Amino acid sequence: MTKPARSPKRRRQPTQERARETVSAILDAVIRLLRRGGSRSITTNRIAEVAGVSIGSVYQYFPGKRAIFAALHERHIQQVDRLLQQKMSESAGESLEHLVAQLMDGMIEIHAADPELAALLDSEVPHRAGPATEFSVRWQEPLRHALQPHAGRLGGAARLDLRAFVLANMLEAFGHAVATRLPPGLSQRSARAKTCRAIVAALQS
Amino acid sequence: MTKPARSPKRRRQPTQERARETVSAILDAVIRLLRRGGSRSITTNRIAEVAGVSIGSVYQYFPGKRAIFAALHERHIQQVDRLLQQKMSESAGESLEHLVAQLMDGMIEIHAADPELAALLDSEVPHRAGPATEFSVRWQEPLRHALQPHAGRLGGAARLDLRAFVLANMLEAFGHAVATRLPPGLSQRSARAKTCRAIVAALQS
DNA sequence: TGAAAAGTTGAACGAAAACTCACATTCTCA
DNA sequence: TGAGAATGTGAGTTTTCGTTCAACTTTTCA
Repeated sequence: MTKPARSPKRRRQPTQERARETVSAILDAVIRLLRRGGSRSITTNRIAEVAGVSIGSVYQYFPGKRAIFAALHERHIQQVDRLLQQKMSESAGESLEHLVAQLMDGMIEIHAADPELAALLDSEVPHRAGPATEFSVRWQEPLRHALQPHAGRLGGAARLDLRAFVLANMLEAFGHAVATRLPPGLSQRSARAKTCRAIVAALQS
Repeated sequence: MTKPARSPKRRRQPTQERARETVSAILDAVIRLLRRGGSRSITTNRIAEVAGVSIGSVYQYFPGKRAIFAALHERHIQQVDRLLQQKMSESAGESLEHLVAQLMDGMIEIHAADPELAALLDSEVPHRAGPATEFSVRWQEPLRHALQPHAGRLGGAARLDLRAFVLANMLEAFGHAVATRLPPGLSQRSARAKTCRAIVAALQS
């Protein structure tokens, strides 16, 4: 049951509006299932059921289960990138602190929306070749670029690549942690403030 | 095939030495399968085969597949905790830098040993109630305690809980990143050094 | 307007995988 | 040393789940 269709069968491309709605209902259903029962309860038939669509329609647009996850992955990446790009542009010309705060807010927002999503997609979607899909790798270069204007405030040797590495991983870790792993006794407010300061300090180290 | 025995059937408790060897051969087999083919190739029959044990023996000690992962999870947590405890005690009385470096080395070592392990266990093992199993939550308190002696060097208000939160999450993120997500052009050596400095700076912020 | 194209349906198939069980082997200890 | 307990075996059963397909409905457009 697991080994899926190896055949790269062409599937229908949705052209009518209702078809596009079907496709997005399918992707949304995966998210809803994720929120409910965790990745264990996700089967193609269940996806169809939750999407309010027949199983046949699922296979009309996706050649197999992995393809559904892959499509969701892609959609998620696009949403994340769009949001962060916006946050970054909003803090163009502003201070380093402002940039970091904006990015952190974006990351918290993303992780709060679908806590398990990133983890599931990473584990279910085959690590394909091509452009890196992991956040901290994908954003390495854009972040390095965003740090450029603040190079003066960063330590002498600068090494922006190392600092982008630090920034990318701290954003990912703290975004997730502040949104979903806050230990008892810590408020999100104070954790957010603290992590922003920590990131700036780390960047300047 | 997925929904496993819901019944909380009692399974045999290994009392003889060979039985304990069987159990640990089973857990080791899961790791070996993980290193080889990725989580996709892990089936109970394959686990038995790789463990050099019959499938019957597997079900002698585990009520189902999840239970195998859960047991591996537990064993992994114990190994991780033992290693870090050792690193921590080795840097008792030493500087904050020394402590952070030791902990980072531990984390890198852990993630380098089985890059996929943590991800697999997180996605396969049901998030049970009871004591937290996630590293950054589990180590919050021990790390707060370890920071105590260095409170003087940390910012005035101290707030050791916030700093422990920062430390725990940076260790986890950077441990993973340095061991497995190093972007091209960065050496592990320089990344390690940089992240250690970043952590110290973040703690002092 | 009507026929072809696009979209939808869901029972049923088949293969993969979880799990059982009756029997064989090894160990323990009185 | 031998009987019962513990352990091990693996062919076979059962369940699950991905996937197909032939029939049906809706939309498009000439």
